[in-house]
Amino acid sequence: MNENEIFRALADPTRRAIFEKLAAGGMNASALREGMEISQPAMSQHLGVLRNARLVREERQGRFVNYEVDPEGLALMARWMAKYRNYWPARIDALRDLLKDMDQ
Amino acid sequence: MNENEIFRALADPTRRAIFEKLAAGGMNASALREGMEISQPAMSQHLGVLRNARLVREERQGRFVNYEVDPEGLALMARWMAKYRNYWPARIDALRDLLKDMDQ
DNA sequence: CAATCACATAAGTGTGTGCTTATGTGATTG
DNA sequence: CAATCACATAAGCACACACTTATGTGATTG
Repeated sequence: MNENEIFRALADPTRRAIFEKLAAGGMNASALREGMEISQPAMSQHLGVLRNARLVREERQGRFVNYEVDPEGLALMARWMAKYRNYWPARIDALRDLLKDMDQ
Repeated sequence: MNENEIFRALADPTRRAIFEKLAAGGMNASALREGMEISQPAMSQHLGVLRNARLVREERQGRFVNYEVDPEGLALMARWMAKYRNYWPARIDALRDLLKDMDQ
């Protein structure tokens, strides 16, 4: 039901870059900013959006907050995509049967 | 490279509804409007956005324009998702090996 | 326990987005 | 060939969104 929040979250290129960075390994918000030219509040706000979309989850560690990819968001997205598997190109056609399990 | 246009296109719930309707079978813009409470220009603009994202393609048929799902958009999306397959939940874990083919 | 650090939140601002009404365009029809 | 139909485009408007600066909050540190 929060497909909306997922797609809205990923519609921003900065947020996709953050997600991509976290996919390479969990880290805290300060580490995420390195080499990104983004203010601290902006990063915090982006992480909040990604978190609400369940694409990312946080874990307090002292005065740091460690962020990592939350598989739940990707799973919801995969479920959305699975509805249209009839239109997936032949090249990944073999996925069809396996994805049937995702429908329940 | 037009991941951006794809996610931006799908970030709007009306556009996702249009896409979903087209996934059930191609039809023209007027038929799409039926039961949707959306103006003709709005529909035309939405279809333009979906088309630029390669989620939908058109085909002139007389004075009608028939729209249908373009697999190319879904394929690009699947390719984006495949980059993060490490985080896909265990339930669809079996997809991993197959998705390796999508990396090339 | 005051200072500092890591991060969140508040409030304001410029730009993007989705809608509207009006008009344009290409094809069919009588 | 004028009228109509199916759709696209133009222009304007209200609102959402991503950013900014300023301040708040909770944990560590000397």
